[in-house]
Amino acid sequence: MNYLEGLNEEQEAAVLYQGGPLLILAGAGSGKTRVITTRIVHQIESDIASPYEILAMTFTNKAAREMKSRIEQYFGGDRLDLSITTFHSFCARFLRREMAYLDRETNFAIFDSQDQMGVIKRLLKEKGIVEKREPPNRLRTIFSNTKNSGDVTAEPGNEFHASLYRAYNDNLKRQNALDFDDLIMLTCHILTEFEDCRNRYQNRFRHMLVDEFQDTNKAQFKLIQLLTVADGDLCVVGDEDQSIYGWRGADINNILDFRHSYSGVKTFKLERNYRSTQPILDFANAVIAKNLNRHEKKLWTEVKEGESVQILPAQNERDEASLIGNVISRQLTPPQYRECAILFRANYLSRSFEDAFRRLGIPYQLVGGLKFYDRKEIKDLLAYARAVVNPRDWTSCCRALGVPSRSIGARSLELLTPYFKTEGQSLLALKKALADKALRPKQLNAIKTFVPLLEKFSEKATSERPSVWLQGLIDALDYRAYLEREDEGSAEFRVQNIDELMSAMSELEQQGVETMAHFMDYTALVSDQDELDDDCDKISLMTVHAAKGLEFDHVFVVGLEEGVFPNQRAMEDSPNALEEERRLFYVAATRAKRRLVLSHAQYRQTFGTRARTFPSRFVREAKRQAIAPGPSTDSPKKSRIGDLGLQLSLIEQQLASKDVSVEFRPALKQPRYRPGDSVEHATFGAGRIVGFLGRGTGTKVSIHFAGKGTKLFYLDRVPLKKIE
DNA sequence: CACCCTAACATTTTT
DNA sequence: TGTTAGGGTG
Repeated sequence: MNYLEGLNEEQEAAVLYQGGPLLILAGAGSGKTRVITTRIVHQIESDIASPYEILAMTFTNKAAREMKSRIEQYFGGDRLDLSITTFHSFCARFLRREMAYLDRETNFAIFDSQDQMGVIKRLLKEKGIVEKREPPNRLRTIFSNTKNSGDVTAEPGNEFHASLYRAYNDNLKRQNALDFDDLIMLTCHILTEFEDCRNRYQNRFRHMLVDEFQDTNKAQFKLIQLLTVADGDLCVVGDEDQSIYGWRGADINNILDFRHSYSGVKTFKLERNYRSTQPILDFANAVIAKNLNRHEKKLWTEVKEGESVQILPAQNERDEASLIGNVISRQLTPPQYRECAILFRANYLSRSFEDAFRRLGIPYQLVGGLKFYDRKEIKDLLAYARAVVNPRDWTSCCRALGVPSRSIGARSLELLTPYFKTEGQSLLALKKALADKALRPKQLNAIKTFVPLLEKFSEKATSERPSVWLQGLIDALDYRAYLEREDEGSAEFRVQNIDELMSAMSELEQQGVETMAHFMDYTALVSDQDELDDDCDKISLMTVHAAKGLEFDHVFVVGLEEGVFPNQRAMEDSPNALEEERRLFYVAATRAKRRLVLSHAQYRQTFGTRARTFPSRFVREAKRQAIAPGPSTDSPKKSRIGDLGLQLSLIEQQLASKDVSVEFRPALKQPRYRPGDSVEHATFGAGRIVGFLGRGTGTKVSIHFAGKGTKLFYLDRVPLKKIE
């Protein structure tokens, strides 16, 4: 039983418990992964379960991979027949086997959000609906929520939306495509309707574990229930304080009410933290204690000593970035960069840091943002792959048709689409259109060469390894030359990306991915974290969402301003949003192992206009807790340098104090107005101040007038009156 | 149909 | 400020 060594009392109890459903409330950094993997090891070692009977669900491939390899390592490195996988991968694999139950083909395509948007936009156009009235993105969210509800028959409440929803689903079905939410929903559907199928899976997976349970939505919880027999072995692990995916349908009540969903649920709390110092935990505990919707929990550690949480005010976003950049480059030497992260609420906040780090020569990696498989060149090539794997994927066929450009534009596609609707398959449609001479000669000629190309690669797709297939395609299209022609500047980078795609393919081939069809699932279901390269020594820049589950010695949470973090839009959406924003901040804070710095800028440029900002309520709370009093205005010189405990050389002190003096330079000529103020303009009437542009005498003020748009005025000349 | 220019829009988070 | 969608022209 040496695998139990080093576990604390609660961890060990959770690992060994075998009396039915159990809920492990695992605080941040409490050794959650270790408990899950040890529990699995224990079940295998003591013959409670064979690997074949175990199913563990996670949200990212990275987490799944990590758990699996830890377990296999314990057993000497042999590969085990263990199902540790993400919800979406599990369902994709399930449907590839079982789709026949629904009388549908198993070679379906998986549509990502871009594909979904394309379908929705085309739908709106067909119906003559203006996008302004029904924003495609909003429809996508509505459709997604509907599918995540856990009820297969559910439709959007609004009848008009419901009709669009039906049309959307018909369209996907015609293309033999599923969106992300379909994967979960249809799996639930089959398991609900077909008892024999359900029994097969329930008999096989007698031991189930769910990681990050607080992030499950209703449909995912239903899936869990369908896979588990009533008194079966189900272990869910999570932390409601880290539930940050409510906007994506995750239902925090799944974890809060879990004890009522099954009878005889045993609960374990893991509160001992192995990651951070006590000062950081004190702060985090105080932050999250303000939330009401939670189980009481308090993290503690034996590492009582540590730096207190620091607050770093900056003049503007440029300052914020270069100050932090300076701190980092002074204090950290290269092998430590990987132990450092910049966390922000939204992706756009990364820009100033990228600029500053590039200027200072600090290596960094941006996690998330534009995903690898979302890049144009990758998508172009994969469009061919998708069109070939699924002969009914018209969307991808159209995309492939346009790359490299074959003089077939929107108008031609419009003429071709009816053919697809009657023929049902892309290639058949193109052939019929050829026979009918449905287009002008130039376009027909293009199609005449495209059809055999696609046919050839369709054949090769089943016989060749993915990397060989792709290389053949690149050669046949003379794709590199095409990239050169398109845009010389970006060609080199794009070719690099293609090489990267090739090597990703080879790597997966090593792991047993033999066909293009198989490879496609992988490309559709990668997450941001999967792309994090933790082998190289770079500072990580990422959103707080992307940082969940990770840890760093040094964490800088930046952009802590009202409206940014907590995010204004989120708070307008729902009354519970502030609690979620707070949880998000809690997640950010608990990523730090040794040092936590909170920064905010007093002016921030958004949409090209600079605006006065106000420190986030999270920062104000931190100050009130007197964890780290900020620099007082009357002693600017001492200020942040002392706070940050930096050991700076004289030159750097001067450099830094220059930054400091920036902060305390006399207030700008921008007296009584603030963004958000209601004002009365002599000619335009009532308006609201959006922000300020420039500084000094040339400062302009941007004012929004309802119905008349936003206008710019010189601040020192504008005839303005404040409305209280 | 392809190219270029302008205007409008955007910044929440993403499997 | 940066990107992108759509309109107009060649």
